[in-house]
Amino acid sequence: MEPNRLMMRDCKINRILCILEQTYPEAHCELNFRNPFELLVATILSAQTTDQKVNKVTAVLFERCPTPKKMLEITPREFEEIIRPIGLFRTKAKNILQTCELLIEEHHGDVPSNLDDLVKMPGVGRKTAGVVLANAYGIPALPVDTHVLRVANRLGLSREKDPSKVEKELTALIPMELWIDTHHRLIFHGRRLCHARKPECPVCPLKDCCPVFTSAS
DNA sequence: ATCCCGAGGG
DNA sequence: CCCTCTGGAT
Repeated sequence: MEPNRLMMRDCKINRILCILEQTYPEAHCELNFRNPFELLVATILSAQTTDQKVNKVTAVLFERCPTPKKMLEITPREFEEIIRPIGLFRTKAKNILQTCELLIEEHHGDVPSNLDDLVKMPGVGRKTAGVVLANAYGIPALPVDTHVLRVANRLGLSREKDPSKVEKELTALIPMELWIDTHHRLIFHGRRLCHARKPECPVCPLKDCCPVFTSAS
C-alpha cells in the first residue's frame, strides 16, 4: 500500500499527459466530415458503433443530403435504409431528423457552437456535444465516453463512474489547451491497449503510473 | 455470446 | 443505477 502511494505521487498527471503525447502524437477524430453539420450527424450516428462503419454510411448520406433541409426532403423510411447497416437505425433516424428540424427552426440551419443548445438536440448528449464543439469549432472540451471513463478510472485519475462527474474531475486536472488532444489520446489508448476485458498491461507505456499494473505485480 | 468512441427513460 | 434500442464483427 505504501509503494502504491509513492508510485502515484511520482507519476502525477503531467507524467501521464507526457507519455500519452509521446505514445499517441497523432490521435485525432476519425469521423469523416466537411463542416459542423456533417460532424454533428456523424457523431450522433457513432453511438455503439465504430467510426469506420459510420464513415461508410455517411459517404452515401452526405452525398445525397448535405444539409438539414435536404435531409428532410427524403422520406424517413429512405433515411433509415441508408443508415441501417450501423444498427440502432430507427432511434438514430428519428433523432437526426428531429435535430434537422430544430436546426432549421431555431438556428437558421446552422449547428450551434455552445453546449447548452447542442444538448437540446434529440440524440445529443454531453459526449456528442463535446465532440462537435472540439472538432468542428476548436472549443476546448473533454467529452467522456466509455473508453475515457475506463482508462481514467484505471489510471486513478477519477473514481467516479458517472461520465459527467469524470469529465468535471478531468477538466479540473488537465490544462484546457490539452483537453481535445487528451480526449483523443485516451480513446486511442483504450482501443489499442487498455481494453475493457483484457488490458495489455505488460506492454503499456503507462504501466509504471497505473495502479492496475503496479498493484497486480 | 458479447462487445462496440451513447442517449433517453424508468 | 438499470434497461432498451440495433446490426455487425469476432
